Amino acid sequence: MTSFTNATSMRRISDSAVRRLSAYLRLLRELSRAGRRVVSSVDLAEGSGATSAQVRKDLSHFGSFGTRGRGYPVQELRDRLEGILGLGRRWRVAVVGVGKIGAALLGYRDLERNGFDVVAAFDADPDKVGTEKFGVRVRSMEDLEAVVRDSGVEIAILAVPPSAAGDVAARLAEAGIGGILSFAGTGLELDGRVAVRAMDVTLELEGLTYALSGAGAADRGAAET
Amino acid sequence: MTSFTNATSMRRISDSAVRRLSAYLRLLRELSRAGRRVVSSVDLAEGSGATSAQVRKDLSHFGSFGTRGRGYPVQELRDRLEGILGLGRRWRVAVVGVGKIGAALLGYRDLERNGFDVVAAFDADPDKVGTEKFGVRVRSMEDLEAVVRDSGVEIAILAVPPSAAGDVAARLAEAGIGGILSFAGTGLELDGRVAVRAMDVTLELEGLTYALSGAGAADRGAAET
DNA sequence: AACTGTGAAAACTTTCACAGCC
DNA sequence: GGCTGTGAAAGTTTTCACAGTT
Repeated sequence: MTSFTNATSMRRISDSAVRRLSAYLRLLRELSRAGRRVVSSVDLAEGSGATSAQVRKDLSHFGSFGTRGRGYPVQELRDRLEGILGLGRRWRVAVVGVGKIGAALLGYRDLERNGFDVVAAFDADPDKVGTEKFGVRVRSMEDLEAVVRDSGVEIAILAVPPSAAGDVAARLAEAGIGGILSFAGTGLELDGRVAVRAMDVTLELEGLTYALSGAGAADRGAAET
Repeated sequence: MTSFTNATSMRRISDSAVRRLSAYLRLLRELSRAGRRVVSSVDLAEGSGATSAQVRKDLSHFGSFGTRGRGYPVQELRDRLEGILGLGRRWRVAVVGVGKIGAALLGYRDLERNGFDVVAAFDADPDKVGTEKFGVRVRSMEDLEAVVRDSGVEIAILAVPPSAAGDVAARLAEAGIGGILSFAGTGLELDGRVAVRAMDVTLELEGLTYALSGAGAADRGAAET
């Protein structure tokens, strides 16, 4: 049933573990800029909100990078994590839906800084089509498939209204997109060929209101890092 | 150490379970608008990306709302979930940091629609202070504590640069904020009196690049809903 | 027949604790 | 002495499967 892949312990790693790897990487880049040579699992844990055991376990899935008694070499670990996360190159991103959120992302310099090039933007509103936002021309939704294919867009940031999200996602999948980051607040039904992550401000705010009222409020008061 | 609270099975419920509750609620509101009276765990699961067993377990933590052989009453379950999530009333929110993301959120009608009133905005840039964005006056960071206290702000959306995040979060905590939704991409060290959730576009995009390269790409190709 | 509510099992994730190395 | 790498233990979440109810 399951076929074991080869050497370097290729176990399925959880979403939360991947998120932690990103957090370690962010910290490592900072340390690297600051000239730090070596870092311990305790330091990595503190700077990223994990525990030191978690850091060591997470890293051990991909090999053994550290030196006992000393710690992890900052530069090397950073490079390895970039490799693991697929950040050894730049990625071509399209923003689909140029409303409040889509527009904000077009102007968000952090994407570029982290290896993501926004190469196209789309909107259904004819008044927006043809205009330029932060140096990216807004195109018609009709051109979606063609542009995705021709420009080799690998990741789409989906910021259209919920009612349109399903259709647009299906079209992106059909056009061969690799991954979708959805702000649409709707579960997308796509086959497993497309990687999907969702972000939802309202959902997270509701997590806070839960914590602040009734059931949730009861537990809080102990919690630590 | 742990003190058992009372009756209605007050077990600690996980963040992901809370997120699912929000998703059920969203769907229930839609069904309610559409005039649907009853809904099964299978329907709820399909519309929210969970499994039917998950739906039943999640709901069973808070009591027993359904009728065997029939399903869950839409209106009633919606009201109960709103109660559980603390959405029986409106919440007072402040946006701290009016850059790309903060500004987008100020204009984001979905917050209001879902029970969150943005009652204040803050920025450190003197050029922005005093201006108005989407009907909200931008105030000086110096007024943070005073306004939070006087206007009874319960939740802060933190959208300042990472370098400032720690300080600002500490000030918000000191001013008695209840919860923080952070876009700052930095782990906030706060004691457990403040509920914290983080959102991070770059982190989620890196989750996608992981899935699309090397280690991650290996597994994908099977996955289903 | 349809569907909930729930114990028990399985799967997964986190934490512990320590041998091994520098 | 300080710190990694890792099995084993503990804890948590998900899934299964079915008795019970309409």
